[in-house]
Amino acid sequence: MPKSIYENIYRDLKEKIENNTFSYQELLPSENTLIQTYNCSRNTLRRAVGLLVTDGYVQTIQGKGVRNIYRPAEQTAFTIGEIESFQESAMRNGQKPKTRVLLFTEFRVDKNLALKTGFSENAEIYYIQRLHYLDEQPLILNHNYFLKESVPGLTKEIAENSIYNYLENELNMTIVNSKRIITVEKITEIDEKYLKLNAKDYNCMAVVSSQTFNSSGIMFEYTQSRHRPDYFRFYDNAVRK
Amino acid sequence: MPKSIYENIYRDLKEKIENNTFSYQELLPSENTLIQTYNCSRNTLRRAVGLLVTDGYVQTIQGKGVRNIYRPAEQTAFTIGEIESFQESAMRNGQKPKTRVLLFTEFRVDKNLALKTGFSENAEIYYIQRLHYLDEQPLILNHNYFLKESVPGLTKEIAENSIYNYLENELNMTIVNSKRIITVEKITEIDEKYLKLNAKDYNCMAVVSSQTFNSSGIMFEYTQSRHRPDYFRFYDNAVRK
DNA sequence: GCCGATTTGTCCGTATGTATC
DNA sequence: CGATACATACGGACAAATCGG
Repeated sequence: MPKSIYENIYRDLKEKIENNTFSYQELLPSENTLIQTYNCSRNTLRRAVGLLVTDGYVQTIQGKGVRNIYRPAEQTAFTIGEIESFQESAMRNGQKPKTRVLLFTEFRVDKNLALKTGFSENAEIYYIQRLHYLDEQPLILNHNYFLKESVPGLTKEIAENSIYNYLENELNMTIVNSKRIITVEKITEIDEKYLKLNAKDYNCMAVVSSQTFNSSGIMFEYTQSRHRPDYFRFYDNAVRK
Repeated sequence: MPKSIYENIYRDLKEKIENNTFSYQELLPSENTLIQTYNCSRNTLRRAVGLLVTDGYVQTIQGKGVRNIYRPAEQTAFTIGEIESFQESAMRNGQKPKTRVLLFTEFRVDKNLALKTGFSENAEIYYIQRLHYLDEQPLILNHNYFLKESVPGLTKEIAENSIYNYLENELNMTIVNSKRIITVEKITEIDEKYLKLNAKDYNCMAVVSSQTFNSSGIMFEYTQSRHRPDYFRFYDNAVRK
């Protein structure tokens, strides 16, 4: 399944870096060398390398080369800087995921919710509360709001498995990007109850609020993910322009 | 000061989007049109648009066009997905920043610290504790570790102003990228004291741990930023590949 | 300190593929 | 089906930074 050339090269280099083919701080082969090994154009190779830069795997230095700055330790990453469903990230880390639907309902967006979520007033939505377990432990309490128009036929059964799987494979929707805000908020009684938290222990938690867009440019989902504070980790790499 | 063509186009389009020249969900002029207005090549224009995509400003849709998905509200953003010093971000938001140095010392990295920070053992470092105020309110307690070899001549006076200013303008260092991890941790007595927090109110806080690299590929800084939970916001945009 | 070789950065033009309408 | 729009890929030219002689 060759996707695109630059993506194949990107994956190959990424794997080589993770496999320690190049040691930390070592320079990768030069562009010209890599162009020959992959038998591609300069632009294509540079594109692949550019992806590695944004991943924080390598650093390019003009006049010198491309330096490997990858360090494992991110191996236990749970929430990383990509759009990834709970199922996907759990699988990737070889953990047993489980999802419990606490509430499945639908209604219209009122003024307050419109302000909070970014949906337009009166839009019809599904509202779902779900509890996500990893290895039998409840870690995340999700409040999902899905635009009914974009996600027709959503059921409780689907919500118990993977909604994203339904969106991508059944509805043929393409998820493109997701704007997120991370904040720290006080825990509520609901959090305390379902995530088995004790306010004496932790009285606040990590909250990730996100707006997700599909390839039609429609914001079809607003989600508030409430994370157990002791299991929350968010990885990021910032590149200065 | 024209930097590069693609960057100028990027800034211009970004400003136009922020100025509401294009309304939400509207398609921007097509690539070909923009190529003519900016009188540049296709590659160059696409590069500028690509930056807007990673910023979450626009979305490209094959066969259709480039859609504006920018919404203000991020205007009060404090911590955003870029490398930006405390001073810079404060200025950008028109707030009065102040920095108080609580501790300025130097020592060698021991085994534990090496594990935590990623510095090599026995490396000589500066360790600085700083309290950052915004409009007279203490918001962030920073624990900075700087590699002495890369940051010679650091003083308490510099730390009271802007260390980054010193690095870039005096030492001519170029900061390239920064790997960050966001977690939620319990507050300590020190946090409580300096950030004027009350454990009955909030007993945990947002912690951003970061490793920062310069253009020589050297990790010259490790910083743990401890944020008042009620003022912490981290913005991010994730693009699916 | 200069020069030349190497390496990455920017930019251009063109051709072809693919999705939308 | 054709026109339009973005996506991928190639090749070439010159600039800028690094490094060794």
